[in-house]
Amino acid sequence: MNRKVTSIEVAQRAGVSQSTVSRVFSTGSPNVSNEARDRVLKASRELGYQPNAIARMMSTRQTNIIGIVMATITSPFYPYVLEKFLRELQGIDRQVLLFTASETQSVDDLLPLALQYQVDALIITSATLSSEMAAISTRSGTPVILFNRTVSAPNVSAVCADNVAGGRLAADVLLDSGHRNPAFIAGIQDTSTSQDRERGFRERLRERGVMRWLRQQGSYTYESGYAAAQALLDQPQPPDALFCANDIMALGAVDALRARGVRVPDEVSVIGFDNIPMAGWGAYQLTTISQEVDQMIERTIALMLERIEAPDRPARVELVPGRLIVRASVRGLSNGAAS
Amino acid sequence: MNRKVTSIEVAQRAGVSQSTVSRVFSTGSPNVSNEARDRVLKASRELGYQPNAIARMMSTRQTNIIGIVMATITSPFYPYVLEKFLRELQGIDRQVLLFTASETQSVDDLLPLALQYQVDALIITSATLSSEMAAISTRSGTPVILFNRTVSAPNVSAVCADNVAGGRLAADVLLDSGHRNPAFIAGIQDTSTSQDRERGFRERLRERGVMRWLRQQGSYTYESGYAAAQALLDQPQPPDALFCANDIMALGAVDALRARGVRVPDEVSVIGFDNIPMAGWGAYQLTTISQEVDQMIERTIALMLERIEAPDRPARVELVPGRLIVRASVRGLSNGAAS
DNA sequence: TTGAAAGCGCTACCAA
DNA sequence: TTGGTAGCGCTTTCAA
Repeated sequence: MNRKVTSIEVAQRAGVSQSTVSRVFSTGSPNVSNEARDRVLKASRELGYQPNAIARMMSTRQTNIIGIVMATITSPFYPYVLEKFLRELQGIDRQVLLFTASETQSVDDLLPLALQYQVDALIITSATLSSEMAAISTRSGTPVILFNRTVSAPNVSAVCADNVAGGRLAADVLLDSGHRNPAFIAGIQDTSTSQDRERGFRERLRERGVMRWLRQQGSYTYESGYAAAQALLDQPQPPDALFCANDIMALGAVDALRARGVRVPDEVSVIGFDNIPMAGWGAYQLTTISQEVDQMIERTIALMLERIEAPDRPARVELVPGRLIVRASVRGLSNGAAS
Repeated sequence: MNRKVTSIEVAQRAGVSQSTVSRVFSTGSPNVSNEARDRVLKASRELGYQPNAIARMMSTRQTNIIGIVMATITSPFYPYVLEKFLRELQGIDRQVLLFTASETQSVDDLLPLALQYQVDALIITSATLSSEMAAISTRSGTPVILFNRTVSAPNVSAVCADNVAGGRLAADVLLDSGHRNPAFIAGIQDTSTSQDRERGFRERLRERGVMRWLRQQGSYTYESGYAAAQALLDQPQPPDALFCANDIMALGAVDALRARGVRVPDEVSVIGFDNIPMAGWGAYQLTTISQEVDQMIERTIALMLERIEAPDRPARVELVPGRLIVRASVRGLSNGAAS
C-alpha cells in the first residue's frame, strides 16, 4: 500500500529522464519516440502512476477549474442547471469547484475563497455581486459570469432569461383568453427575476387597459405560493387568474385553490414561470413560460470561454427569451400557441 | 489591472521576509509580532493579495478538497443531499470538486480523474465502483465512501439507508391496514437500493403468509411509475396497494391511478420511499418511508474524516434506518405510527 | 528526440 | 520572533 508515485520514479524505472515522462503525459503528446513512450507507459502502469494535477497547475498557472457558486440548489429549477453545467464543462475538460451560499456564507465571502483556488472563471447563479467584490474579481483578472441575474456591476457578464418579455407574455396570454381580474404572486422581493417578471406583467396590463390587479408577496417556495393563493381568495374581489413568479409557487397555488374547492382552470386560471419537470405532471398540467435553460447554459459557457481567452474584452449581458408552454391550467387557451 | 500578487511582493512592500508573510496567512497564525502582522496585512490590502491555494497544496501535500461523484443530480432526492454535503463540508473548510457520471463518463473513468486532483477523499453517491477501481483507490491511499449504495469492494466504506428493513416496514404497513393484494414497482434493476427494498418487502410478505404479489419494473422516474401503475391496473386481478421503490414513481403512480378514475387510497393505496419534499404537497399527501438524509450525511462525513485521519483503519458499512411517514395515500392507517 | 535545470508560490525547517 | 533555504511534482526552455 504505497503512496503517491511521482514522474521521477517512473523515469527511473523506464530508464528515461523525468522530462520525457512529462512529455508523454502532456496533452498533444509532443516529440517523443515510440520506444520511449512505450517504456514510460509500461512503467506507469506497473507503478500505478497518475500525474499530479496540482503540480501541473503550479507550473502552467492554469487550473482548468471553473468555480460555480449556487445560492440555492434545492429549488427544482437548479439541479438541472447544475447537471447541465457539469456535463458541458466536463466535456471540455474543465473541472468544477462548487460552492453554496447560505446565511453564514454569502456570495461575497465565497468569491475571495474561489479566487484563492485560482479558478479560471467563476459562474454565479441566482445571486448578485456587490460592487466591491466585482472590483476584486476584475483586479484578479478572473472573469465572473452571472447566470439568471442581471448585472449590477460593470465588467461582469451575465446571461439571463428575458423576464420582462416573459411577464408581458403572461399578461397577453391571460388577457387574450378572457381574464379581466388577474393577480401576481411575487417571488423574493429583491431578486431581479421577480421584479422584472412583475414589471413586464404590469406594463402590458396597463398598455391593454387593465388598470387594476391584485398582488401578493411570496418567496419562491411551494408553501408561500399556497399561502399567497389563500390570501388572494379572501379578497373582496378575488382574482380570476394567477400569474406566479415561478412554477413551484404556482403548484402551491393550484393546491390551495383545490383545497378550497375552487376549480382550476374553470374558476381560476394559473400560469407559472420556469417550466420545471413537475409542471408537466398529471396532477398539475401547469401552463407556464419556459426558461430556455439549455440555451442559457450554452451562452454562459461561450461567454465564459471568450473572457478566459480575452479577459480585456468588454463584459456583455445576454437575454434569452422564453416560450409559452400551453397545458391545462389556463382556460380558453387553444393548444399550440407560442411566443 | 495587474495580475496575481505573490507573497514576495507583499513582503517587499511590508519590509519583511516572505516567510513572515506566509506565517501571517497560515492557519493558527503562529509567532508573529503584532507590528509585523499589521504591516503585512496593510501591504496585502493595498496590493489585493490573496494567498495561492494551489501553491499551498503543493507544499503541504494536502488539498482540503473532497471529490463528490454524483450519478444523477436531477432526481429530486439528490439536490438536497448535495446541498447538505456542501454546507457541512464548507463548514469544516473543505472545498468540493464535483463530478457527474453519465453514459460517456462512467464512475470508473471519473475516479482516476479525481485522484489526479489529489482529493483528500472521494464520496460516491448512488453508484458503485468496480473492484479494479476500488483497488486503484486503495493503492493511491485515497479513502472512498459510498453514499446510498452498499459496497461491492472491500476497503471501501459505505453509508446507506436500511433498505431491507424499509421494505419489511412497507409490507407490515400494508398488511396491518388490511391490504391483501399488494404490488411492487421496482426501480432500476441493478441498483442495490431497489433490490434490497424489494427483498425486504417480499420476505416480510411471505413471513406473514402472503404468497402472491404483483411486480412491475420501473426506472425511478415519474413516467416509469405512471406506466407501471397503468400496467398493473390492466392485470386480471389488479392490486389493492402499491409499494414503489421511490417517491417519484409513487407520484407518477398516483397520477396514473387518478387518470383512470381510481381513487387513492379508497380503492388503491400507495406507499413510497425517500420522503422527498413533493411527497408532502397537497395534491399527493403521499405516505412513505423516509431516508434519514441528514443523519446519513453526517455519518458519511464522520466516516470520511476518520479514514482521512487513519487510512489504515478498516472500512465500515453503516445502515441508517428509515421511518414511516404517515400521510393520506394508504387507507386505514391511523396517523402517528412510527418504525 | 532527449536531458539538465530553472522556475511556479507556497510551507516548514533550521539557525540566528 | 525572524530570515534563509530546501523542497513539493510538474512544465518548459535551452543545449546537446
